[in-house]
Amino acid sequence: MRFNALLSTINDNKTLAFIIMGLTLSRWIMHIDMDAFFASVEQFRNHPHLIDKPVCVGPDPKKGHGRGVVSAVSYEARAFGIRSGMPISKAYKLCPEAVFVSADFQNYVKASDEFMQVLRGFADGGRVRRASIDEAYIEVTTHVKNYESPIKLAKKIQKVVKEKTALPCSIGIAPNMTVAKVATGMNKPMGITFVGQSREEIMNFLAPLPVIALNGVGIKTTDRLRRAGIETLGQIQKMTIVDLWPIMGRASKWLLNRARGIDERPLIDNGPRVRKSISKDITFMQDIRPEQINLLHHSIAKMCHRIAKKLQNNHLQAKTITVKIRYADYSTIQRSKTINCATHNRETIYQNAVDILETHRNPSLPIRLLGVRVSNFVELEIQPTIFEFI
DNA sequence: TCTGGGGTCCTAGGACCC
DNA sequence: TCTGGGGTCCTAGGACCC
Repeated sequence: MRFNALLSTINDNKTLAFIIMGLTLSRWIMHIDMDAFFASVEQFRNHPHLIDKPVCVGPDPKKGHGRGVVSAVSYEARAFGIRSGMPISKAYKLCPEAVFVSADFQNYVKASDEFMQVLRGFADGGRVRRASIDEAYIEVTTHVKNYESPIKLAKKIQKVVKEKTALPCSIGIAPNMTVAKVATGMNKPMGITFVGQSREEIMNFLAPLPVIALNGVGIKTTDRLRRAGIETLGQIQKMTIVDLWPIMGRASKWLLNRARGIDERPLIDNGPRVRKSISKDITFMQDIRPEQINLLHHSIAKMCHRIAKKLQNNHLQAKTITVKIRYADYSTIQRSKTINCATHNRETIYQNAVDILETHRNPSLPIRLLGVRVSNFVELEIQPTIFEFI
């Protein structure tokens, strides 16, 4: 905590920030990303007979009539045109002979923990910045000195990850997190992409790429930029903040820096996973008509039961309950309520969720999906011992 | 033709308290 | 009685990610 406090003080102080920039100009950062993670766990760890077969992780395709989308696709299945995020029914039509496996998150979390542990051994100061279940950043500025080159070190990391977890990964090497992340995606699977440390090398690497290549730029921002005639990072590199302001407003400075590969964020270990919310969603086989209110309440009860169990297992209590309603036309609302006393009681969560649903639901629209989320956790109170009163 | 389920982070306005 | 500034919490929504 003291270290974080110090860092935020430094970030607020321009002079010290310049010193930090000077010190960090020649960093080496690696971004390591597992290849087709969920599908690889199924192939290389759970079911070795699936190696070399097209594997698709997602809900039951029900012979092309299932609802939901693909979570992960093995490279063999990608050859048929299947992509993650695609409706499962479409995936089935593209390749009915693919092996469809339902997701097993506990297993993926276990594989992820093992992966992060391997990275810790190669990271300066053992610091690992987890970006998601299957990717992380490490700084290797010091560690790389024991190797001929950063690429040699990356090869070693890939080898050890494969030995210890059985899983393939790709690595991007650059002086900061933003550029390393872009690099990783350029060459998969089992790829290594190296971007030099000079300003020129970084700018040239980014210039031809579409704006959406940047982490943090999604469909909305891409559309907005396209309407202004901007397609590539190179175009942004040549602009000034004054040019960009009418398009991007207060996000202009951020975008301008990232497009030029400027990112001085220090690599801080984000510690063990800390859950901030727990949620359950149900997409109905068929849309629920407004008069089928009992079905909605029954689904809420089921989700609350599972959420309460999860809270109890994790020794957590939540103060905020959120209900998500997606109507048949795909419009979605979320409404929440914060209660005075944190709870992990199924009935309390249920009563509040139903209350939110009935207060905010549009009673003339059929519902496609219903979700319940709890957040705003407090740690479970432990009964004080007699000694604490003395 | 169909579009999940798990999340995180940020912003902005209003309520409330000191 | 009026005025205000700052901080925190809550709610809602937007954007993004894997």
